[in-house]
Amino acid sequence: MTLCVFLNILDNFFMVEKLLQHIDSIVPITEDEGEIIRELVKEKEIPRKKFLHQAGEVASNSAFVVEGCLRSYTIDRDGFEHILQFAPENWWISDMHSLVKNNPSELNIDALLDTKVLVMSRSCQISIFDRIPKLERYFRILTENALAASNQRTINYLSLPAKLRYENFCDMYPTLIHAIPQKSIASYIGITPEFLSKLRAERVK
Amino acid sequence: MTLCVFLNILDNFFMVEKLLQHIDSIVPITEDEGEIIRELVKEKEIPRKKFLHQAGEVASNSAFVVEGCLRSYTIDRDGFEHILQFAPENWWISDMHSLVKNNPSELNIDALLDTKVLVMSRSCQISIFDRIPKLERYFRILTENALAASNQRTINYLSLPAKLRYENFCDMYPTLIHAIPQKSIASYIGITPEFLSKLRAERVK
DNA sequence: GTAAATTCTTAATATAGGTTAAGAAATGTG
DNA sequence: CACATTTCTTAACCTATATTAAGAATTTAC
Repeated sequence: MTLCVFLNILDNFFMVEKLLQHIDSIVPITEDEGEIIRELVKEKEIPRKKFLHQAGEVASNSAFVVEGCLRSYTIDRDGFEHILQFAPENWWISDMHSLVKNNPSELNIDALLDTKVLVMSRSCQISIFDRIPKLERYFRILTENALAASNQRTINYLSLPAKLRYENFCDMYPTLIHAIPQKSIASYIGITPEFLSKLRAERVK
Repeated sequence: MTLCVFLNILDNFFMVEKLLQHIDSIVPITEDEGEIIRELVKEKEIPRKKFLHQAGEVASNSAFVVEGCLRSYTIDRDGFEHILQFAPENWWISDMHSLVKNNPSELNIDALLDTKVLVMSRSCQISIFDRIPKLERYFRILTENALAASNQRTINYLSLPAKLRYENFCDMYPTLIHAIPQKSIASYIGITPEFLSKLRAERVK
């Protein structure tokens, strides 16, 4: 076994370990359960700008980000991108709509930075719930949190002007502000990059 | 036992029955499980314009609408209402954010029509999951659906102009269009009632 | 390290949607 | 039924944000 192969195995070990820690922080799990979960996921690397998933395909996986950052977005009829979600370290990302309804996705998921993920197929996920009910609880809780956050975003959208939505974003994702292009932030909060630029210029004054 | 009391019991029986049918349509349940679930919920009537929940309180319940229609909404600093959710028959409604984070709610929930609901406390809900894992599955699935719908709404908001968001709403909630005031639809799709009026006038031409 | 590509800024102009106001229609209530 | 309240419509005017365009700054790729 070369050193390189060994380091790879070591690396994969740490990847899964990070997921197990995340699960354990929400629903404490035993060694044995951890062993089973290990078998459920597959490591994957996504270089910057490469896709994990493309619009048109039916989504069949969820991904847990171990390192880097993914994003999901649609492209509208005029060719403009609209970002639905960022997934930094320790977040799950998927196209829930396509996953649940089993119809072709309108979302692309790609990497904003070189990224390492653990991929879990929907069928594996569903089938494990009977064996490890804790995992169903884990995902139930994550989904509740995601829904709460999504609702909050909707309310912000309905009730706040662009400037406050931007300030909100800064409070919420402080690590992202300098890690991703500003045009991505603009897309997420629903304005043009030019207008964001204007808001930021005003703010300095 | 007077006839009136008897009819009330009969009515309550049908209320819970409707919930059991809904659960059964998603995760088939046995008679015994149905019996347990019966004990978990409390019937409540909410006359039109009365509140089920008010901003400021910490949310501790979810409600299943048996008849009528509820809505959740915030009031912004300028006093404008923004509707987050409608809950017609067979829908659950709650303030997921407050329920999950246990902090005071920014949402009001009130009745658009005279409404009958079944109320389930969060603590009951959580505690039953160990006894009836099917119920955790039921709520996991509902929450996934709600998240998918909420994501779709966000995408619509980011990528569609008001006119298309209105048409979308018409397709999605055909029963609501004539059941609730237009200003409520305007609030849900994020425009003023005056502007909705303008869109509708254009459409006729 | 340098050329090419992408992102960011600024500014002039345009527009979707908001605001205000007032009357018409519908609905609720005694 | 009649009066009060709420909702809906129309129209004139206003503003937050979009669009277009062009140059500056930064990042990427060889």
